[in-house]
Amino acid sequence: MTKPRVIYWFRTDLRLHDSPALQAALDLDPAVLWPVFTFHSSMSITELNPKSKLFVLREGPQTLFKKLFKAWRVTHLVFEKDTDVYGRERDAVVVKAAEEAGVEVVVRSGRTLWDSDEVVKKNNGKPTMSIAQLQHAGERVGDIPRPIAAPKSLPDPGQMPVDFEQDEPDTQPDFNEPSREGKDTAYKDIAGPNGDFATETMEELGFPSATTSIRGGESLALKALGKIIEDKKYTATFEKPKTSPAQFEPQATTLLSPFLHFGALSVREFFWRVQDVVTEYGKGASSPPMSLTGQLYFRDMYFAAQAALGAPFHQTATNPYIRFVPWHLPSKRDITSGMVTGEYHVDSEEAEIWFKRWRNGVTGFPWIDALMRQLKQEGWIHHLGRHSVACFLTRGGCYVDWERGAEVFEEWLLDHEPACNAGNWQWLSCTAFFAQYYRCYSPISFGQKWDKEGALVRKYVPELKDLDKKYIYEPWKAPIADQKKAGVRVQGDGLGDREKGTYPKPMFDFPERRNVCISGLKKAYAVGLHGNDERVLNGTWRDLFPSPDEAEVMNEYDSDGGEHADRADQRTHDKGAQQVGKKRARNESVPEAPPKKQSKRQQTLNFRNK
DNA sequence: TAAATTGTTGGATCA
DNA sequence: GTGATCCAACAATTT
Repeated sequence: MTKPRVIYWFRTDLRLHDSPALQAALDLDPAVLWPVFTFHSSMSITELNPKSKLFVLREGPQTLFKKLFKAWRVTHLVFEKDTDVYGRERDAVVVKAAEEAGVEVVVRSGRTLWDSDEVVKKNNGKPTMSIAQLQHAGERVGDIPRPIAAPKSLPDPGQMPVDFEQDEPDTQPDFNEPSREGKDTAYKDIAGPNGDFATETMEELGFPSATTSIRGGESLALKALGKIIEDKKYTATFEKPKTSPAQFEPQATTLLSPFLHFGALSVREFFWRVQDVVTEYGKGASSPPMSLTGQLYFRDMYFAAQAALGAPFHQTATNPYIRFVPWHLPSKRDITSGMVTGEYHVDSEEAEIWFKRWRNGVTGFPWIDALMRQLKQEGWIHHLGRHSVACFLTRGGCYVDWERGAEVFEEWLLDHEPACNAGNWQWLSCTAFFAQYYRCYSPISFGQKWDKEGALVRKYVPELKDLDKKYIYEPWKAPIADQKKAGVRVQGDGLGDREKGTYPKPMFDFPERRNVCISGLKKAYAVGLHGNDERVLNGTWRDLFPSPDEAEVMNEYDSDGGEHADRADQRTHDKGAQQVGKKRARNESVPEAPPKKQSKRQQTLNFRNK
């Protein structure tokens, strides 16, 4: 009886601690084990076996594995379950190839507290739309597994011939093109330019160096977690709504979300390390959903909602659980499938300008601009900061479709999880999960509440750094004398080449916009359509919003199909820098990381340099 | 069953 | 500075 020859495929579990799938691979007692990654990363595997390391193969898994199975005489493929929409599609292709090659596939769940598919089953097949539902379903699934110890050793890898044709991935459309300084040369050879299965460098990918200060990898994750756990009071009494979105260096929250995203830190390990502190702390500890473990419940809730709904979870059209609101800049859709295409209609030039100014951090509202610039530079902002800017773009200011905002977050957030991103945008836009649309974040008061001095604004909006705190959230109110004293003039619309020493005027009157939005939401709630409604899909929803001259929510919209289709096409926004998102997520051959995500690569490289 | 309560994180005003 | 109250009011869950 020959021993198994196993490929261990790293995916969203870039760690050795608490990896049920890696444990399953080792339980096979393999003769050889290849730790492979079909993208880019690195790990401290060599510490366990000097002959081994993370082997990065530069080809899409859909085409690569069927060739590897044969060339390496593989008997088993082991990996961690991925319930993302793209992940499921990709894995189905790989599993089919394995079946055809007679390779046994072993899959283990480890990305969430509970297996999301099991949660859905216990929630009667429905998406978990509240924390209570998630908690009840989770209890019925069973106890959250305790973490598994990291392996003490690893088998040798086998021979790794790559003497087969490389299938060049399809790199068009290249959504990262606007961010590249050079050409993407990462795909020249399967084993890399030196044949050593090395991680791609930034230069190979054609990207400039990263701007974020965040670094990653498993050892840094465990170190950061250890430090948090040490502070028992912080850990046990943590209440998310009481942490400040204006605090930076250090941030008020744990900053562990990027590690969770890459799987460098196990969510179960996080949970139990915290839970043990909470149990020990006893009376006075906080509890879910506000507590630290409660934050992990939200993550599981969104993952299980996505597991139940699939692709429609990421859009309004066809989604029965999302309220229809006639937002500006709605997504274009494929007429037959109803799926969004990644482009959108520009129904309002004004809204398009607002969206651009929001994205670029030049709205003229310093609190919003500081957060958007921090997001772009660091790839991370505090959860309540995300609330502020998301509310502002959608139901509390611009009345722009939440799908536009979600695309920007997808591009810039280091900790971006498709499920959490879509779910939180639905929450903030009051289209699902949350409905109190009259609770609206003010771009002035909310910042003031947390940061009277305006330190976050001064850091990320340096034009205003010397402005008196009296005007720091409302610079347009500063008398000319005060502006002069601070070396800034409030003028312009923030677009194009901004004159040095200026900061833009606010792009609208916020109280006025707030009222427009709230009445728009009120109307949309009264109409009561959901994303799967036929009238939403065929455009006759317009008949239910009857007064075209009443408010902007009554503006004429174009959606695909119907008599407006031609005009809709004419007005469609050109596919440009903003059009990141759905398509990229579906195509692993397109490098996953735009510039802000470059740190993803650096963080893993840091592993060995610790 | 209908009514009351609760829901991770609002703002303005006033005591 | 902090807490209570109102604002105008949704939806799920509990009682």
